[in-house]
Amino acid sequence: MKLMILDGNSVINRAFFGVKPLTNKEGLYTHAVFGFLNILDRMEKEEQPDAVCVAFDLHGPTFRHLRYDGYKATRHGMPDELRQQMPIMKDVLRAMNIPIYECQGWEADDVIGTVGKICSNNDWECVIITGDRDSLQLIDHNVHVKLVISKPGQTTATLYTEEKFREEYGFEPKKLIDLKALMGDFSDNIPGVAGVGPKTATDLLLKFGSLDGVYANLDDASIRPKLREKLETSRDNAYLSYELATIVSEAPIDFEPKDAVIQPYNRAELYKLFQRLEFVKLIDKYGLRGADAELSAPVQPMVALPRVAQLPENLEKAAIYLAEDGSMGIAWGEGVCEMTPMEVQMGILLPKQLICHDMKATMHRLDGMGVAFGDFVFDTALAAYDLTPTQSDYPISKLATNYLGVTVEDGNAGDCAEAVWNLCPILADELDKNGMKQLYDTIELPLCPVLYRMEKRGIAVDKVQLQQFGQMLAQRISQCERLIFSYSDGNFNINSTKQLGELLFDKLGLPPVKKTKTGYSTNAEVLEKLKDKHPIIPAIMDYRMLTKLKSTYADGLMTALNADGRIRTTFQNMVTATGRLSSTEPNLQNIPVRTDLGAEIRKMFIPKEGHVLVDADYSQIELRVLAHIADDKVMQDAFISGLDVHTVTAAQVFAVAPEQVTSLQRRHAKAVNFGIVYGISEFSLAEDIGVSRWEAKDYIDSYLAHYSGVRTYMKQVVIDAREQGFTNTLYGRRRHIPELKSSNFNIRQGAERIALNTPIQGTAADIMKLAMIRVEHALNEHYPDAKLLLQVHDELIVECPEAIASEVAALISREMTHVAELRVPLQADAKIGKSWFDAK
DNA sequence: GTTTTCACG
DNA sequence: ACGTACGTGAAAACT
Repeated sequence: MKLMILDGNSVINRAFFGVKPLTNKEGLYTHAVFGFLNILDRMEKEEQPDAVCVAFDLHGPTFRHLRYDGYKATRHGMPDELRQQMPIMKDVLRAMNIPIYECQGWEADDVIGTVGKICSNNDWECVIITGDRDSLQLIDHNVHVKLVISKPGQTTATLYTEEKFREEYGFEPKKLIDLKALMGDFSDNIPGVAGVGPKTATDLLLKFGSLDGVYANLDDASIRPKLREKLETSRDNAYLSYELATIVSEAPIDFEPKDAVIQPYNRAELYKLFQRLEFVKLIDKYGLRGADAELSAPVQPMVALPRVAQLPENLEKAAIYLAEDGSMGIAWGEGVCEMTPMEVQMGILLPKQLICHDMKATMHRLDGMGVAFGDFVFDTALAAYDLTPTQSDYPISKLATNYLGVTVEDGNAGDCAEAVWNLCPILADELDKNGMKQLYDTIELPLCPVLYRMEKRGIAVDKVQLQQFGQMLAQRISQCERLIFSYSDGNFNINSTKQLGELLFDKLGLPPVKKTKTGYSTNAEVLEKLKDKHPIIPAIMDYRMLTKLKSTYADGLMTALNADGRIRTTFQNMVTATGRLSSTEPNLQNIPVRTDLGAEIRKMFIPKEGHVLVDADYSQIELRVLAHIADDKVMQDAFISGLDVHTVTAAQVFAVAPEQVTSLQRRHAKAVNFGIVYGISEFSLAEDIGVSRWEAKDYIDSYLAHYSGVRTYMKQVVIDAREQGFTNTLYGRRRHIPELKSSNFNIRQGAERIALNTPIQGTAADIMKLAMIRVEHALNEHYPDAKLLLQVHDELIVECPEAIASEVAALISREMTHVAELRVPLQADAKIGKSWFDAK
């Protein structure tokens, strides 16, 4: 019979440093657990043990080393990112029914030695899995050690038996203690003999057989006088080291090999843990896919609402859930009812007040099925997003697990509807507790029907012009290709950064400016620096711009164009960490504008017959928000005076009169203004505007000296966020930032930038969302033929009859301006045009 | 599935 | 000593 014991701390350490960092959506690091499980799995396959257990260190002093203060002084505490994974690792092992052995006052090594001894006494074979060579001293005929060495990308494991050890070291495993007594161990703070390293120690041992042997033969002729002196002065240290290095196989643990015999997993518990850790693949690998069903039954049966066949009439309020197949679950206080897709399409009468999971999507689907719907009073998915906006998705199954402690299948409409019903009061309460009730009720929820209508309307695109533009691009691209190939001496795939890098930096010998982790960087910034060095570079820059325009925009938009000549995007309202919207399939929030050729695309976005587009955008909304939140009087004055803020900033920073600010100074000031909002570093600012780091630092210092409110705010917002664990926008939107407590400098610094930027970007997003609700309602009331179509963060696009355009423009601008009363005025300019290009 | 690049605010 | 601005989405190449 064979037992496998893992040195828990050693293995999880290897895993932590060997696997690239990974976090789940809570911000919890998970890679060490992941790596540990991989090693465990591999070792089980290789060793085929009958029993498995794990030993861990407990913190605190250990008896065997109490006499020597210095012991382990050099071992620094484990990083936070690893520490937080320890309890979870143990939970996982418990769920796998793998026994854990740890013992106060004893090291994991001692526990392992004890287990090994007990195994031997019971005629069990024992394999120790560790990354630590110390354990090799435990090897005997029954006990083997498998040494795990992890290099980036791969982990190798070598099995040490008595023979293998002797082959490598030339002496018995027990003599490893003597070796360490002589050479010491820096990482364990074992002193050894000063001036004796591995080489000398091994020689001595081979010659004299043991530590005692060495000291018994100190006057042997082969020991040189220098060495003899060292050995003599360090005699006490050597014997102390011997004791320190000796693993004591006498830990008082209650262990019998049969206790560790492999047991079936607690599948439900393991499933729950893997779900939390987001180990989706492992759920399949360990065959846990059905385990969620086992979870709810014994643990906490959901107080099931009775299933009824018929939906009662005159229901005031109910939760509905549409499954992917079109079946609908309806749940209310007294029951649950399920309808087939057929029944739904036949026409059903829904209660007036509805609770749902993803209101905007639900509206589209009900609309598609021809089902009339009333008011949505709660959206569980949206609430979950507001509570933790950094998750990637909010499936009902996850919310049910997290907030209700029950398990539901995403496909089961009845169960899901019931979960939605039960989640509603809980999530509403959570929102309230987190100060987001008002945000939710007055911004988030009312925005959904607005977005729904915008998506449904779509925007008209001139198909013929778009096609012609694409053809023109195709021509210019092939010209460009020919030019590039004339320089490159042969064809290659210009889109391949790998091939392009090889051409530029290997074949043509241009100096590589920057590297990526896989090779040469060839991005626009790099090409810009090389553009005068070889005529191929400008051609490549052109090629990049042209192909981008063609593939993403000309071709991409063509595919997205519907038969009615309109393009319909999806506005994602549960995606961004800051509260902004995003736009997908297609993304209409990144239509080119910065280059002339790119901006041509905007000429294809047109109003319908007899209409115009009105484009209204906020001027400097983020800086205005900053001036308000930071309560910086100087910056506020700049906005109140109505002057150009970048010019005023330049005047402040460069200490000149506003009239004397040069365009270069204004450009630099603008870059600083942006940088501040992002949590600037002087390095990046210097990079961005092409000045030295020291000059950039001067700019920032001077900036913060003048805008002292901003300086104070920048410090305080980070302090508050670290203390609370989150930041808020002006409207109470919250983002948790656990990384602020990371022990990794870069991660922590990144988190501080996030803490600084999120309230600003998020407040601007809140304001815009509120403006959209107001604009939609105002238009509906006063100009029902004018329709809100698009939002691009600080810009709204409205389609309206030509005759009322200027009134509509004025109304939109007014609504946007007065949506919030900050300590500075908001400003929104609206323009009218026959295309998006013209209206901008 | 990940990486690189580039489009936007 | 080390890396370097916030928030997004799409296309293409690579592994």
